[in-house]
Amino acid sequence: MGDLCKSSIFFSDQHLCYADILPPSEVRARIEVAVVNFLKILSSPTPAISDLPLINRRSNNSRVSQGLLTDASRIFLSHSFCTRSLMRENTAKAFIRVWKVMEMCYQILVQEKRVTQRELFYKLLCTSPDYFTSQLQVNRTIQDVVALLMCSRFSLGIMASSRGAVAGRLLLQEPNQEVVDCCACGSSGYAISGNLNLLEKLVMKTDARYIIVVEKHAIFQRLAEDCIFNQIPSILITAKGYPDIATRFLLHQFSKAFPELPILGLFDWNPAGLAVLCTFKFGSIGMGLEAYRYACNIKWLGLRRDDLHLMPEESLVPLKPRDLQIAKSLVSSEILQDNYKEEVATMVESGQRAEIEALYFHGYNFLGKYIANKIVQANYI
DNA sequence: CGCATATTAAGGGAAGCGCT
DNA sequence: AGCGCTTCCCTTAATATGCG
Repeated sequence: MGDLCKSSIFFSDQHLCYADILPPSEVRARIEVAVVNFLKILSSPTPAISDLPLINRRSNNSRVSQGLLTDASRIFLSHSFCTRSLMRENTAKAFIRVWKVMEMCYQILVQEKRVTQRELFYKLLCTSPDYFTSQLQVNRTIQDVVALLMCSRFSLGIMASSRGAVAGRLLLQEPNQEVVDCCACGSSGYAISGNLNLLEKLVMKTDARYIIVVEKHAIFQRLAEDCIFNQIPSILITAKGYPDIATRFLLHQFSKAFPELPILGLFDWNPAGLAVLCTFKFGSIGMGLEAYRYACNIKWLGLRRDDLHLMPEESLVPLKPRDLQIAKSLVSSEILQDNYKEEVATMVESGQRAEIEALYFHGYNFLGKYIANKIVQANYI
């Protein structure tokens, strides 16, 4: 296998790995195959200690690939492996965790239920306390199972609990439900379901001309309450911080259903804000095989360094050590475009950061004017 | 061949964002 | 204030490599 690993790193992009979206019966079949293969090893005349071959999810296995239909580059993983070995004390538990989670997923699939990662954690805590002590272990093991079976997390019957919200010029219809007008959902908007199956079946109509992604819920509420979408025909969407899978998936659905609409992002002017933008744009390596599926070609509307003159000097606050750490990793990223890196460099040189709320200095209505101005000038990168 | 060093993977911790 | 979700960073352990 060693030779395979080494040689396949040099394969071209058609050999990249990805996670399949599968019906429950197919996932169950893959689990059964995995179990049978493992049992074969155990019952062979010369029982060998087994390694579980998993797709490597470290950053050194990520590849940048040009999408065919968009100019957005996306994160893929190439076909190199890491293993969970039964040989060593520490990794043996991780090995067993994989089987425990797989067993739990199988039960879920048989019952045709869906659970959240959190639910799964509590269940495993009850049934296998020797192996599961933290949510983190569960989350990582789930990604191990995804890497082993090469099917999406959702196919395993695991739902993302969602935080996201949508508002604006959008009509949504869930199967067998009334049409929902997202203009009339109030300032908190329409809550995005964590059930990706449901999101996939949504019937969507819009007369918007822009999709605006907002980092913070507070800003989203402000814009929704002011009905900004009546001035700027737009759809507002927020994930309330780092985007969860459901929000990214819905945004991805938007970009497929309405490919002519530009996706514009409104974020704080600090490294963390840009990191959130990048999670929308490229996906995250930690999500492993599923990263690419939810990427979209989002543009950076604001805040950017050209906007700093719009706010009072006292609203600029010093960068924290944490900001510098994020800045460092952003600058060293291979996929980040140069004009983004220049913004980061400006943050580091000035040692300062700014929040969107600083624009309220000119009154609550200023935010809408600011966005409208930038859009008509096509001032986004 | 034995030892010291470099590289790599896994775990734990912390941080930022928001919610309750 | 605590929690959930996400990410990133640092420490540690184990393996691979280099050198005399």
